[in-house]
Amino acid sequence: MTRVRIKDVAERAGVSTATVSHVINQTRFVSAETRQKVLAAIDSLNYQPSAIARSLVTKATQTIGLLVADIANPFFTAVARGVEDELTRHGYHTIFCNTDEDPDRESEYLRLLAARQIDGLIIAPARIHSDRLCQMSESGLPIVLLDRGAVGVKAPLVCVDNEGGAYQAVKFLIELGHSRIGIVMGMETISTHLMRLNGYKRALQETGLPIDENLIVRAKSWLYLPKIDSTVSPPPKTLTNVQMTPATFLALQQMLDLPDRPTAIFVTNNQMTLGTLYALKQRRLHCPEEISLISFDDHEWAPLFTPPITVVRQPTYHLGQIAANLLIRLISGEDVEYPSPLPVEFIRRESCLDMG
Amino acid sequence: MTRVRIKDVAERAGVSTATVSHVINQTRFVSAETRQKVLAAIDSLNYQPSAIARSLVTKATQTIGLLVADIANPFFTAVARGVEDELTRHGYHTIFCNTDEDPDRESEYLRLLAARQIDGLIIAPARIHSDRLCQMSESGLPIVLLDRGAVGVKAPLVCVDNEGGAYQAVKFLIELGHSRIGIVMGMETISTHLMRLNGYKRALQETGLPIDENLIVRAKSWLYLPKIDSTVSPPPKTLTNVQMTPATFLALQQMLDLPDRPTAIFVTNNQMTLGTLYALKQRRLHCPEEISLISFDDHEWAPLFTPPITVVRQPTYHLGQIAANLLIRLISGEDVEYPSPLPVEFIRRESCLDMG
DNA sequence: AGCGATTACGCAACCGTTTGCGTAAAGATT
DNA sequence: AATCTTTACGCAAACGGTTGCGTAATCGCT
Repeated sequence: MTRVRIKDVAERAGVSTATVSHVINQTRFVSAETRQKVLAAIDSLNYQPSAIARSLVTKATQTIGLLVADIANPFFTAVARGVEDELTRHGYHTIFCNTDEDPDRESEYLRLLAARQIDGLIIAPARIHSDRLCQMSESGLPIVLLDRGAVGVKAPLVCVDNEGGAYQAVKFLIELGHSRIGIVMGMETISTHLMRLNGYKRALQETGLPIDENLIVRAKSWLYLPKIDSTVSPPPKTLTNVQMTPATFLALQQMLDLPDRPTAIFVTNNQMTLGTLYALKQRRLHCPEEISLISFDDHEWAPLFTPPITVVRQPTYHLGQIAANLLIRLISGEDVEYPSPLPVEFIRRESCLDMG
Repeated sequence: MTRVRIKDVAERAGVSTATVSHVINQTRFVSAETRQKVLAAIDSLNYQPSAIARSLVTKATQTIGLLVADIANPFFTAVARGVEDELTRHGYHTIFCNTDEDPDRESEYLRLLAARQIDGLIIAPARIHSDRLCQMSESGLPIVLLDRGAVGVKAPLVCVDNEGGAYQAVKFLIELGHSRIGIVMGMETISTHLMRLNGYKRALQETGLPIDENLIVRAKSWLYLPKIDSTVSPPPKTLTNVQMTPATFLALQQMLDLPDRPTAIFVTNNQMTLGTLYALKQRRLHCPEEISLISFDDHEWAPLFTPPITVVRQPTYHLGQIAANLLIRLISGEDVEYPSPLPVEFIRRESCLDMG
């Protein structure tokens, strides 16, 4: 069972391999007659050119790497779908990798992708700094940054207006009459969450409201192991992930158990939202009567909850499309202008109580 | 900016390319001294072997293809995570593809994957029959079938006990005193849903309950365009997908509007469940008081709904791990015994009313 | 010292394409 | 008829590794 090579086709058609190659790639004129013979030979032998051999000489693999933080996060899968659709449309393949927010995994993947000679890279970096990423950028690999920035990397960043979206959400709560507003945020190593925190702070400050550290729950990594305490319980396994760790959940519970707990919470992504809902349920805190909620990220389930959840929706699929498009243009040598953050959409549902 | 080749390393170290290759791959003895020189040269040149060139001669790419029906379906992303983790652990890469249940897309992907000389394939086939898949199977490519069977393909199938899980769920409803039980199922071209329908039917028949076609909602493809009718409304865009199409949603609505509508519904996957919940909400049908619900597939949000939803949980991540493991063993030439369906777990929550 | 065995490595063919250069045949021109 | 163009294609050298075969140098033995 040996592979049929271009040579076999050439022999069968009675021409040289050069000619076969040229009819396949339409890269120089071949008489109609010869072309027919070649095509017939290809067909009868069921010939399939080796992408590997071709890449070796052309130095292009028609493959791009897509590195995201968490394939189980619906935000990223929606983006990935946009990327993939757009890329396939242009004849590119996607190697999909999953870093779990781990810089070491990320670095290792970058190494492997480099070895596979990807034509380009779309990445949501785990950290702001990555030596290997900088190095790949310097070596001239077309890169587009997705959702998150990275210093020292000369590449366009495709993201949404995180700061503005958060501001808008918190402002909305303030206008509803809330003054003790908590935030449940993802890890501070992720620029996105930092931006959302900034938006939160700006909204408070602008209104003259104090910033109370007790109302800020920051995701903690798995390395923090909270001591077990009978008054709190860990989150269910299905709800834990890279951000919503036992330590994070504990911090969340502590905020909810505050004597003067917040009357509203702004949550910075969908995974944190599920954890938060769980904690509320655990404490039988009714939303929105006892506590209001806004989530960054919309999802299929958001309108189906009781109450339907007010959210800041990101154009996920579109984000992916844009990133892919930019990358393709980068690969083909165009120089592209850096995009501005995409607008988000505030979707008002029923999870916020009007205190007025 | 030209790539550094093995030859450069060899020259720098004052040895032949063969020696460099052998120290890299540890494929024959090299004296400690020489090895040090080579290693140093590799390091100082920052050499990275070309996976492409290597593949050309070894005929192995260390890459496997993973073809799923829908990357936006959390079931598949959870499985994909299992596959990916297991595969990376063994030094393999994953090319992730998304067929959208479209046989043409699937076939095209298979062609491309073949051209890229993947070492193996894990696939959830869109249809029972696929000529190209059969052909690839016959050509000796290691394949493992995921979640769904395919005729004419000699490959192990990694799936769960769909029939049994469905049977158990419906049986549970019957024991609660329900006798008009509806089913909302995915497309009949997908073996999984067919098995679940079988389980549903068996449970009814065993108890002497009639099978009423009016209570069976079968997903219809996008090709069916329902006529617009003022009494029904389309599902929201965020809830539509390959299975929950406008036509499907219409059929669902019709069942719910039946004068003698079912008192309980068994839904065959998570995407259909969200659509069903939406329809219930639309009609202000309270669950479980007015209608009970069981869903095949558990999800993070399932326990957070009001009421928390009773489900049949599949070992998704594990499913992926097993598939990957099997494939690796297949690739390394082992002959593996075909696995039996994995057990599912019935998780009782609060979405079913006891009629007794 | 002479010989075979062993140790440590180099030579060069090969993997399956693409592509620059060259050329035979046919047609055009004088 | 001789020469020049043009047309349509073949030759063979890359691409960057791997690996079978061969061999010089060293070692151990009598």
